[in-house]
Amino acid sequence: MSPTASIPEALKAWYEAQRRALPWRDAPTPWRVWISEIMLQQTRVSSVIPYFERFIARFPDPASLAAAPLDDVLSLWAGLGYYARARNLHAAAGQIVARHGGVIPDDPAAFAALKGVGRYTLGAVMSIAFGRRLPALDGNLTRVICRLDLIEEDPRAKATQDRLWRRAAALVDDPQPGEINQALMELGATVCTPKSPACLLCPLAAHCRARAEGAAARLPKKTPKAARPTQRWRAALLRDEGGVLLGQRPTEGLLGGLWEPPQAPDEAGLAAMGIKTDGEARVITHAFTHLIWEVEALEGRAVEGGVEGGGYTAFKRVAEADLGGVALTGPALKALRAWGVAAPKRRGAGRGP
DNA sequence: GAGTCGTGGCA
DNA sequence: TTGCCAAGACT
Repeated sequence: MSPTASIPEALKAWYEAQRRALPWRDAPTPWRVWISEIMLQQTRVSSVIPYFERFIARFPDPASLAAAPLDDVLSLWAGLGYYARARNLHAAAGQIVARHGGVIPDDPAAFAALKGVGRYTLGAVMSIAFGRRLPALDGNLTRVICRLDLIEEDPRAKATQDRLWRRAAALVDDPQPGEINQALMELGATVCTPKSPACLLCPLAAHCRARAEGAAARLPKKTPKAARPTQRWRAALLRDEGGVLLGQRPTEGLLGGLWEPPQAPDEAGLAAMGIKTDGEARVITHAFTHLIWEVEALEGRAVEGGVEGGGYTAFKRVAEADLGGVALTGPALKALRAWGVAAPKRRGAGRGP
């Protein structure tokens, strides 16, 4: 490819030759494209692959997902994070069945109305699955365009956002919009990377203003992050012949719908649930994006009768051998390991339930 | 517009 | 070890 090839031609030639082989690029049906786009939000490709394979195998179409209990969906999503994505996907599958006969609509307005589908996902699925010329501005395109056009302003500012979306729309005005969008994302993920962009390998180098100015590595502009507050919790392990006691967190909010050993801000909070702890505390910490948990994990027992309250929507006993099939929170897994309870690691294409 | 919402990898 | 993320959506 000539160094002065047009941007769309350079992009498509590069993508054709350099694109990674990824599961959702095999037989790219609308369903597979959609699931992959949701899973890939704020999440690395390597993390997504095993989850994608398991999810597609269990839920091959919208109807099968819509028919499943949310708890089954969450157990397949556990470990991937941002669980509202799973809740929204489950709800959207129901909408597909109810409104569109179980078929994903080749219609931007109808697709945009589905739960969890924002402007990015709309453009990505419509362009890749249906060949519609809609932009899909994600973190990769933001970075690529800021460099290409030497945009120094904060990419999160509204005026800059408008400019970036306009540029993304212009780039995708092509007979193969899906290829253009994927090429731009792939370029951002593998060449035009945040810290050390490989400009020497870039098909757009001749068009890139930031490269000409030696400014690529410092764009796009970054803004300082807020400090993360620390929350302290006291968690109790209640084991008996029935297994480990778990509580289900409220459906909405942090780690919504997932299961964990009951915890409260302090011993008084546990007592209010009918739990008394004994022995020595093991402390585990867990850093979320916006806050940090410090959890004191102790052995516990029910004071009298059953455990209740604490904001949990349900309690259940789970045999230790069955913990792999439960939608456990990350901190819960750490606590269970700290207690020496056999908790399977969720890694790679790991065993499913 | 600013906050909320996860996780595992890596410099 | 600590910080900084990585294919956003929703309120």
